[in-house]
Amino acid sequence: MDTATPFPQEGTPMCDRNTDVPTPLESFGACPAVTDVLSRVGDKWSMQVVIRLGEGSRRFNELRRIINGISQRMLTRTLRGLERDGLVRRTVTPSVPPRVDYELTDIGRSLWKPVSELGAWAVEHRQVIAQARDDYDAAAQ
Amino acid sequence: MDTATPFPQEGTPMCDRNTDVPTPLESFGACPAVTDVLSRVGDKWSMQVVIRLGEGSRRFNELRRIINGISQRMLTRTLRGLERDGLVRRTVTPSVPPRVDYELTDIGRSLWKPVSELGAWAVEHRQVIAQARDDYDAAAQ
DNA sequence: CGGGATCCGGCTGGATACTG
DNA sequence: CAGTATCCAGCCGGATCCCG
Repeated sequence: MDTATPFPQEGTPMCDRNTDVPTPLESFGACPAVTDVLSRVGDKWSMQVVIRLGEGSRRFNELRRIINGISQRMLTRTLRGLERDGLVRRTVTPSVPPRVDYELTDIGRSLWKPVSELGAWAVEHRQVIAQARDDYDAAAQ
Repeated sequence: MDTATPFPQEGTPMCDRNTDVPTPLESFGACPAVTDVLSRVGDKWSMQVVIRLGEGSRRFNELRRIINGISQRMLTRTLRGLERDGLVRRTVTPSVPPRVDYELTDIGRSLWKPVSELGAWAVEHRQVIAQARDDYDAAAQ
């Protein structure tokens, strides 16, 4: 029950809002929670941060160097957002200069798995997708 | 090798750009493909559409009713985007009134698995996340 | 070192009206 | 039924400067 549970366990309510939707219980597509998690992990940087922190605890500028392309501001905002949702723990060491470490919480680590599988899917299919995209654009001129 | 491959197979290049990044081969976090796939599936509606089409072929207004909250314009744009990337196949039956069916392609179905697992994760952890969010906001006033 | 404050352009997505 | 066209607000994210 741990390796592949495409749908939530019994007893877990599918959705707490939008109960007026004629949603078959076989799906959670209409559940706002799906949209909510995408707002968190689906922005430009969160997923990369989660993947990186899945490798181990990291300092701020360490993440900044590794992620490559992320601005200071966006790294701060992304980490704050993940911290707010309880996915990342922020540890401040009041030294001079200050030291701040970030690491995944238990929930954050549980997110790492589906997120990394989505990342793996992206890597595996990127050429085919790029090709399909080119074909589509070429057909439409 | 089919059930859980968190990382790409050997022989599959991790990344074709950003080769100057000191990326350990154990991770694909810095790969632009990860960002690319998030731009596709990470928008407001694509994931829900993919989940819904995973249940079977659907007509336009059928999807519109089921997804609940999506506008006509956004459903069109979302479906076009997925079609452009080769994830969705669009079949037009030139009748009066016209009939258009949408279904996942093979790649689209392969996406369904990681996407639905992410959706399941969202449903399973939404209360904990909402609680953490409230705590964070309360602590910050 | 690890941020916060400010400014700003561009894209996302909603509302509405119209069409074959 | 299945779109297209237009307008527009809001947020996302980059650049820059400052700070303890």
